[in-house]
Amino acid sequence: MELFVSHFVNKIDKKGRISFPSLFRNALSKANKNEIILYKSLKHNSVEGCSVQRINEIAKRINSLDFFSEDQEDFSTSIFSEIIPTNLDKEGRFLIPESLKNYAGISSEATFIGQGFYFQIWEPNAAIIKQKESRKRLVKEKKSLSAILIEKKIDEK
Amino acid sequence: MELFVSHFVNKIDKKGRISFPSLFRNALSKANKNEIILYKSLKHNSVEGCSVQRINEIAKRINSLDFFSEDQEDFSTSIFSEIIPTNLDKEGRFLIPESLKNYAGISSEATFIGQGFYFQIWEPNAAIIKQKESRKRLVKEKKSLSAILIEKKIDEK
DNA sequence: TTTATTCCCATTGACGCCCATATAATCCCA
DNA sequence: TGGGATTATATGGGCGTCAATGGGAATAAA
Repeated sequence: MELFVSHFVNKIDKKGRISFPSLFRNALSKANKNEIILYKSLKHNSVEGCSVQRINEIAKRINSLDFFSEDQEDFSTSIFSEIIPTNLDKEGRFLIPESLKNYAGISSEATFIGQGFYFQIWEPNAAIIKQKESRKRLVKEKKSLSAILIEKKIDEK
Repeated sequence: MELFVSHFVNKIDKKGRISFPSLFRNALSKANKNEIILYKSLKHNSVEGCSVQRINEIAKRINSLDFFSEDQEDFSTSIFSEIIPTNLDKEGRFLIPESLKNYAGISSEATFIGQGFYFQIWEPNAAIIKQKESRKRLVKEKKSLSAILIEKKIDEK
């Protein structure tokens, strides 16, 4: 499966390294098997990440915007300057930059949450809260959920 | 094509040298591994820069404009006369010209900001402000943001 | 000569590479 | 099918390499 799914809690060691979950590693393409892109979430105090491929696609779209527009530079500043390319070592670990740990309130361990095309890294307690909230909201909105699921079937073809 | 991404704060030494970030060096082609192009930003009090290749491409585009047009000469004058070709030393450092340092208010250190096909050099405090502003505007522009982030099946092919 | 720029060498701290261990999951064979 | 053996994953730690930085000496420019 090439999607980031499921969730995992991993430890950060003395050197600041943390294992990128094996299942997530499998979601990376062979071409960029040991590189991921990290950045501050625009919605929460959490870290988000994705594959190099996804960033390249986004880059293409940004660069195709009108060259002299103000928007274009806001996009490119926020995205190109704030993303942090990160290499996995042979064991599949990587360094979480201090700035990102601080932003997400992460210290000794972190929770990886699969979000399909991207993933999130949360402080474990915040992750639990987040998951509960999401579930609650979702149950309350069953109707729109089924609408989404039906539409998805159409897309998959 | 490799892009200039992420951001870095580096020091300027007594001789006026500053390290061009390693990651940015990797974005330069082998052919011009130790030459970058610097110029004053047209939008901000900051320095901008890019690879020699990019300047060549821009030159091509300008050249394809109508030879007798006012625009052609304006572009050609403001671009070609204002750019400063700059060499990196063996350690990957270069001298920031005084005029550019003054223009950007840079003294003892500077922040490199990746912008994809080009990069910027800011006085560190100004850089932080700039990044915060961009982020704020971007979040406010949710609509256009999701347009950028949404998966387009068309692209994948 | 005087000044500016590049080369070369040195230092330091961070990071990557490698090897090792523990625990869990899977396999394999009698 | 039981249980040891093999494999995979998460985790720990030593050590060499590289990037950023500093400064002397050589070279080029003025």
